[in-house]
Amino acid sequence: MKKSNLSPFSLSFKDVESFFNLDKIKQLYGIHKNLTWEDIKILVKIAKFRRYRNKSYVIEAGEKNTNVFFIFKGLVRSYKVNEKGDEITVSLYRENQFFLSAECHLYQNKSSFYFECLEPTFACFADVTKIQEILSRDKKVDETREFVSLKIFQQNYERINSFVLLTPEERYLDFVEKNPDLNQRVPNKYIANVLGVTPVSLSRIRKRLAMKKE
Amino acid sequence: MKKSNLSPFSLSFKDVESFFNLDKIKQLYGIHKNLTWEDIKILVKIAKFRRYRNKSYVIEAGEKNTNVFFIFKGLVRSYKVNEKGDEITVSLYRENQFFLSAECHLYQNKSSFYFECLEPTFACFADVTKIQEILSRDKKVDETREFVSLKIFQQNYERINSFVLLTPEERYLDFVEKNPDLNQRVPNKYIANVLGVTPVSLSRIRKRLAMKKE
DNA sequence: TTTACAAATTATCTTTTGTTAACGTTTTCC
DNA sequence: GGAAAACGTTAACAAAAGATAATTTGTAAA
Repeated sequence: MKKSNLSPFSLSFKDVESFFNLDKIKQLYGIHKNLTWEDIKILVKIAKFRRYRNKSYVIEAGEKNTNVFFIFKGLVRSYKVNEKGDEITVSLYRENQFFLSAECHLYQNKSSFYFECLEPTFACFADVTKIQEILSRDKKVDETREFVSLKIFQQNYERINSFVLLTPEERYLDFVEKNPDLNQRVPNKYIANVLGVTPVSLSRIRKRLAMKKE
Repeated sequence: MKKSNLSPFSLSFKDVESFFNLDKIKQLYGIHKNLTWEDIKILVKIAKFRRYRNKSYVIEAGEKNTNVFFIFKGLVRSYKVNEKGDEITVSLYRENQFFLSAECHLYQNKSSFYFECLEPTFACFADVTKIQEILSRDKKVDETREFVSLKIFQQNYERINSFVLLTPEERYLDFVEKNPDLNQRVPNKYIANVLGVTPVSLSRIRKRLAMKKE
């Protein structure tokens, strides 16, 4: 049984500034520009804020959702239900990360994925057309978008390489190294899916690794 | 033994127009803009053209190459040599496709991948900084770049999904369906790598599928 | 604390894959 | 044309993964 979400709400600039870690974001996305809080305000103005309960949906399959989401706090997984009825988790999104339904944005389709919170999550979002309006007028913020796009491209590129070049075991070690906290926060079965193996298989990989260590 | 390449050369607009299939490109990349041959000329002007022999390198590992390449005719594979000394092919690039060294562009690093022609290949290329100069001045062409980026993002997204959601057998069927000609043109061992399996395993997959059909 | 449910591990068995090597076929290059 | 190299297939064996079910562990609700 999935609980309903709380409603979106607006926030004062001061409120938002208090939990918006600009330095951290600039570091994460390699933003070298002299980007200030004042630059971002124009985006904050159109954003809606929302708290999501644990296990609630940000986007449901069948929905046409063209919002761009940004997570302040919490954790979201995207998953698909296959023909057998199994949920397969494809991606995890964490604090300071953006996510959106690629199907809704790239193909103007309904989403075939669910976006479900794995923790109580606090996020903001805005429709992509509204964002683009602003970006077309504000060159500085638009350049920032470039950094974010680049980072996401980079992550996708590395993930493809990991599937071709690494074994499941190596992918798991890589995941743990890069996301030591997620390894604790995320149920194992979801991590298994993300790595392209079954939960049972990941359990065995962990056992093998534990044996090796001794 | 790898042969050396022929030298890059310039071409007249008329020459280029004759083998540059703008309609095909617009269709492939979903470019809805009223893009004309005249718009592209500005890019053609700075591009260098080059014929590559079969098995020659477009980019070699250890090189710092920030060119963006576009293939008119031919086929290129990107591969990496792992610790065991095996070549692992990660991607295939064909006519009307762009490619570049992600490492050189995203990380300002040397390439750890080789880009090798699997056929006699005819391509053009230009350094990314020169391209960006032009794009910053010509809005129409810059919007076209957006379409191309989107298409590449889309392809990467689908490839990640295929690794998580599909079995190797399903990935192979998907590859054949989407690239019936490549299945003929590309040696099987490279296709196997791209799908994330060994050549021996792909051979067995093909056999299993042949058995099923009867 | 007890109960109930979900998650992780373990076990068993089957299927698939990796690895190495052999074999026949095709291609490449003198 | 003929030797050498490259390719795809097949075989044999070991290792790993998928599927299913049972068991244990952990967590949350009553």
